[in-house]
Amino acid sequence: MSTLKVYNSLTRQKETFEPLVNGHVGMYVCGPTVSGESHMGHARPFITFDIVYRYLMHLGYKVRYVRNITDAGHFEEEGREAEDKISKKATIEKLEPMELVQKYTNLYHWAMSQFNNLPPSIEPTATGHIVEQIGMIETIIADGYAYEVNGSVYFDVEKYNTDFAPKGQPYGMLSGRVLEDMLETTRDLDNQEEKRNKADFALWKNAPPEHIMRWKSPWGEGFPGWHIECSAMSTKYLGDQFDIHGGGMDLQFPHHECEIAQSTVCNHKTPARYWLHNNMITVNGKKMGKSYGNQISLTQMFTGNHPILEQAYAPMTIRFFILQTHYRSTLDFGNEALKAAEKGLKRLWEAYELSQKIELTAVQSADAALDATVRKLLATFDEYMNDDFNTAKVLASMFELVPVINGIKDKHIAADALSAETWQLLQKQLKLFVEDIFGLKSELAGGDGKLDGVVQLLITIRLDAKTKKDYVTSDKIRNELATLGIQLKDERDGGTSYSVN
RNA sequence: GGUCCUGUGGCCGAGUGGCUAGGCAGAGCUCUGCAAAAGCUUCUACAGCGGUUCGAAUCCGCUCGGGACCUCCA
Repeated sequence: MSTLKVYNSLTRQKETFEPLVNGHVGMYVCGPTVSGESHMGHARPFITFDIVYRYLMHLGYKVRYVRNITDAGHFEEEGREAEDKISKKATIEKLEPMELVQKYTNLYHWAMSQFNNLPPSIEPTATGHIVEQIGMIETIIADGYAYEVNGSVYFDVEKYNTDFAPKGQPYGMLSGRVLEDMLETTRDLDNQEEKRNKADFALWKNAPPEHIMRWKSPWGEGFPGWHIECSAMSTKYLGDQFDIHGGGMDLQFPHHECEIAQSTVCNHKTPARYWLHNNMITVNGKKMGKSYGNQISLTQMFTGNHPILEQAYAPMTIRFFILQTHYRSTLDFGNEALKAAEKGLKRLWEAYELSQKIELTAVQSADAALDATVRKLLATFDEYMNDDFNTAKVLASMFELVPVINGIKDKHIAADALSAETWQLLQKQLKLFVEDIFGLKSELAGGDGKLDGVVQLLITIRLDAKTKKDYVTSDKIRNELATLGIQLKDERDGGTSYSVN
């Protein structure tokens, strides 16, 4: 079997994946900032790296998957009045950061479970690691790569670059930036005058009086800079150097670049060996993001409650939609594309369920060509996944198996066309990839069997009516069920199956 | 302005120089009491112009278009 190759942003090429410690993989993925609700764009990395996580485990690795929750920093709820922060108000009336954080963390966890994403091994919070962050900043200062100004601490990018560029670790190595170029183009920011250099970034920020989240530090009351939490927590749980660092492409610079600089100073190593970045989801060609105001939150997706949504889209539809594209390509959002995904998933899922029910018994296949084709298609699953997690190609192979499965059901294809051995391989491989690795699941809620019992009863009644050629009754049953979203299908063998939309 | 990515058929998308994914939509047929589903068949592609090559969607150059990052952002 082929070996796993991943595209490493750091080297800009596909590389064979080799973990640092045999049999173990450490993976860090940048998680959400819980000051607002997650949107479609956020769903992408979490689904992408859920697949990576699942696939690595399938390959037999023991994976420690760390995904942080950013709950510290400059906190305000989106759209909330600034006066909430004013200290004159009663405590209960004021914005309580932890309440906000709790609310959106809960929502986020709920959305992740809707998507059937496995929980990470460790989900550390920034607020829970202030001590580690301060410790790291102290080390950086002690080593001379950071300086304090008015209670804030900044990372000295130029000094870092001067010292580490000769070692082959220049600042900008991940995003392909050259420091000299950046010094001229960086725009003005708050407190820019405090920095020695425009490219310097904050490790610790002094908290102005009205700032609601604040901690004591050697430099006064303040809060950690944007990048330090990931360095502190990845080091703590994965070590000085670990295997995979993941996140959205928009984090490559400056976030991951700064992470590399901080960690390299403290640990003397480039923190992660493989940097994996997923591309963006776009709306009408524009990235879905805060800056563009074109976000569609996950609850809006699930309910269809948004002006540009023509209908609600189920979590599995969205998951499938995302899997249909390679993670490093942009994915354009649109109702037509989502509807296509919805129908495609339904077709795939129904064929998959069928495949698990049908049993074939032929000792030898009567159609050697078809048998070989099926085996070849099944083998591509692993091959394509090993090629930088190409879920799109795996799905294409699966769809090529759908006519075979349906053909056997409809008896267009003889029951002995495939050998029992091939069929069992198909059942096993489909189960493994559809459910275990792609994490797809039936949209049918509950499954307590009551609905099935009721539908089966109606099917029996309808069959009686049909036998008596009482088509008025039989069509009424079928039509009424259809309006409820239950579709009856008369099979060739005289039986009736149904599917729920 | 700097760095980088990208332009595939009605829509979404995969594509390692030759064997032209896949899904959705459209058309026809089969099956069916009628439907639906399913099956079979079918249609439409590689932004433009040059170049390299026996051969290019795939490599190179130019033009035009789109986008990302450089500021919070998945």
